[in-house]
Amino acid sequence: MALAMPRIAANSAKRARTRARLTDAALRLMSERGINATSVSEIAAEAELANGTFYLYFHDKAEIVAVVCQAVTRAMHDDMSSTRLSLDDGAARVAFGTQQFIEIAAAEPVWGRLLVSAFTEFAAVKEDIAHYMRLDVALGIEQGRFPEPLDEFVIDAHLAILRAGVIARLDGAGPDVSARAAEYQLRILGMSVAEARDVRSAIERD
Amino acid sequence: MALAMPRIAANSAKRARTRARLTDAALRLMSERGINATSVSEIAAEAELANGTFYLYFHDKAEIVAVVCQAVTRAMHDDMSSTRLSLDDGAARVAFGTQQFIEIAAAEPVWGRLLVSAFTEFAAVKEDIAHYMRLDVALGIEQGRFPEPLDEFVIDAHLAILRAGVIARLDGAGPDVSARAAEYQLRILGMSVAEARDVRSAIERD
Amino acid sequence: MALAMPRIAANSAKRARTRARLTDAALRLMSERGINATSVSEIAAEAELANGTFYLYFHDKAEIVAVVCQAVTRAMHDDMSSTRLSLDDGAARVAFGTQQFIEIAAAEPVWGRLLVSAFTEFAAVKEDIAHYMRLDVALGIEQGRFPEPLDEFVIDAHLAILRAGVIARLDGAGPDVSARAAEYQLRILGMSVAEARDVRSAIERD
Amino acid sequence: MALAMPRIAANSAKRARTRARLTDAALRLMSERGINATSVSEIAAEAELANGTFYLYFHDKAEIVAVVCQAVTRAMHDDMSSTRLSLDDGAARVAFGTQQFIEIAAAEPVWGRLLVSAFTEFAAVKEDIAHYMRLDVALGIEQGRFPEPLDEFVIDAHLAILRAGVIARLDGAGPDVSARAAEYQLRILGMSVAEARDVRSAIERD
DNA sequence: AATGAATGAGCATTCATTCAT
DNA sequence: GATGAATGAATGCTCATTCAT
Repeated sequence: MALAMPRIAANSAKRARTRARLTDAALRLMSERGINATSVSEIAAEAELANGTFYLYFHDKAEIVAVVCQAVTRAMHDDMSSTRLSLDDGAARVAFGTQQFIEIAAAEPVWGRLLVSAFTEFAAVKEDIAHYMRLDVALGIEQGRFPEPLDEFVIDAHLAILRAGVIARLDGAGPDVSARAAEYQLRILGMSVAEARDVRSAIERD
Repeated sequence: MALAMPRIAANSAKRARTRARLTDAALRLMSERGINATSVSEIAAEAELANGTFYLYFHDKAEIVAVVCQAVTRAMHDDMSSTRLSLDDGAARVAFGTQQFIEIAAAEPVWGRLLVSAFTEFAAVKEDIAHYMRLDVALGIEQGRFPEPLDEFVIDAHLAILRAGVIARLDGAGPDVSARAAEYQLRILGMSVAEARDVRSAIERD
Repeated sequence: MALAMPRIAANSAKRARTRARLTDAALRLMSERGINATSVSEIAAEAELANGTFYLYFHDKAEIVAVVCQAVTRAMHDDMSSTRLSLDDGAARVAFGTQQFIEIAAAEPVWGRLLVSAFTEFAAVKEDIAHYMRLDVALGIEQGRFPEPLDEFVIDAHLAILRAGVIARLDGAGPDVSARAAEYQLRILGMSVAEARDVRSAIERD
Repeated sequence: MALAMPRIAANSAKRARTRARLTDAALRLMSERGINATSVSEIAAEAELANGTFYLYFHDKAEIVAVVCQAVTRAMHDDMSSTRLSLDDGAARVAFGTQQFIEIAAAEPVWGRLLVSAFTEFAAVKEDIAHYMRLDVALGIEQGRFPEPLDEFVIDAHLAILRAGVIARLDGAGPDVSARAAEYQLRILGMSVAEARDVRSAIERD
């Protein structure tokens, strides 16, 4: 037992490392060439593993796509959440979340490109981002910052603006795009141009 | 000559019929599975034609994609343009265009789904729609209806809202979605909630 | 009957004309792109005829190839034969035949290219040319101009030199190539360098 | 390590075996039907492998053609070169090279037929053989054995004779053909019938 | 646990040939 | 006689997935 434990631990640690090699490789490749244009063999090769090893860690090509997308969305949320949660104002949270999301995507284009790819084809990614958006918008509504009740289409519209912002930014647009995306969302939620600008410019970025 | 006419007519009518069978099949399939996920063989099979017959009518897979997308966008524009052009107010045009677009897409889900697919996978369609949007927004700006100058990201945001509206509507959301999408666009352009509602509700649909 | 006769004649004349359109088209196309790279549809199109019309005149693609090749070899022989037959010396005939063949091929590259293509793939063409070569060589042997008896391989060697000459000429080599090819053949037949040169330079070209 | 070795060896041995199955199949088929008339699927089927397996071993159809042709030309050169290089006389080298080449092609008709096909359809093979021919002819000229300077058409003529010899031999002609081909080449180079016979008959075959 | 050889269905495209009109 | 629409097998090539080792 005393011997077995470390071995198991070592094995599972190794498993985790190998798995990470695969997801890293997939992330790199898929962000460069797009999800569909990346083959399982290429992922395995990039991870310096054999072709068949892939299927010891993932059931499917679809599975690694899901895993990688989830990992990226989680990483992006981790990058943002402490500051975002320190904001009391729902409107500020909405603006901050969007602006930061777009800026992180621009700073880590690998993440950004993958998410843009995944947005259309993998509902889970969209849903994961929508989840946080809903919380922030709901908070703002509760605080009386936005005049209309929460509904699903307003979230769809927010996701659409977010996605458009990421695409524009990856396409070479300047950082004003993320500020504009954030203000557009606040306007959609019912704020005037002036209010939206004030909320957004009150946010200090790190 | 009296004999030749009907033959030529019959042949060219047959050609047109077969071509239509192919474009119809392509439209149906591409709207269901997406443009890239539809193969030439599937199109031929759906049209109950042999594989090679496809290439008697289209040079390329790309050609039928272009033809089908153009046909659908033209059909949608035809459905809308006379009324849209009769509107003098740029803001009304923006709202009308978006609302109608989404409602037509909902009434002809095959068109709608194709366009959603084309948006991502076939840039020309996006650009075609963007073109009309730019005209209407520019008109509104010129008329002093919108406070900010025209720029590309505001068009991106409009397209994003339009697309989100179509998707939501095809997903089962009610007709209020198209009204909301139109109002959101007006808010993005700087109108207040009340102004946006007034512009939008002033529009009579046929 | 009096009426039928001319009609049949007219028809068969028309048939011949249409057939000629097809063989001309085939000749043009096959000499440009090679035999295998020319499709039946292309031939029909070049002849301004419908696809299926081709099969009213030829059983096969192979058949038109044979017909065209035969026509070209016959045309080349026609271009040469009167002068060639006026030469009494077998050695002169051999040299003249080869030199003229290569020069005609250079002057009518369409013919030349087709024959080079056909040489390898269509035994009949080779045999047709070999036939005349055999006659001339046999005559020279009979006249005591060549020391060795006729055999098949000496004819193969002559054809090989002829073909090499045509290829070189079509490839841009100058007219000395045809003179050299003729002299090489005479040397193969046993003549000395000086004799071969004398025979060959005695020939006056038109 | 002691365990890994056999596995690696076994795997690479298996790889080599499969690759050999493919090249053997390609050689057999291409020699029978010609290079261009042999499809990748036919090669795979002849090797009793799946279609796609081919592409695990060769990037391209062109690659296996190159590999097979190179292998055969190298094998032929290996069969000849030691003896050929031991000959000091350029004329003897020319004659020996050609005679041996034809005899090996006759002894290994699969090689012979492939080379005949490659001559027409795969220029590199022709050039490879021409290279050695040029060396030998140049040597003979330098030694004063041949009266005329080296030029490209004389090499073309040599290749043509060589090819004709291989074809005749594969077609059932006797071994005298290779001797005759060699003598014809020497005659082309300017030697008299007697000199050519002497040079050629001085060569002892292994 | 890992390997990597092998599979086979799939893709876009071409073309000789047939046949109803 | 002529048409041209239609066929379907074939080609080179890719790739997700399986499995013996």
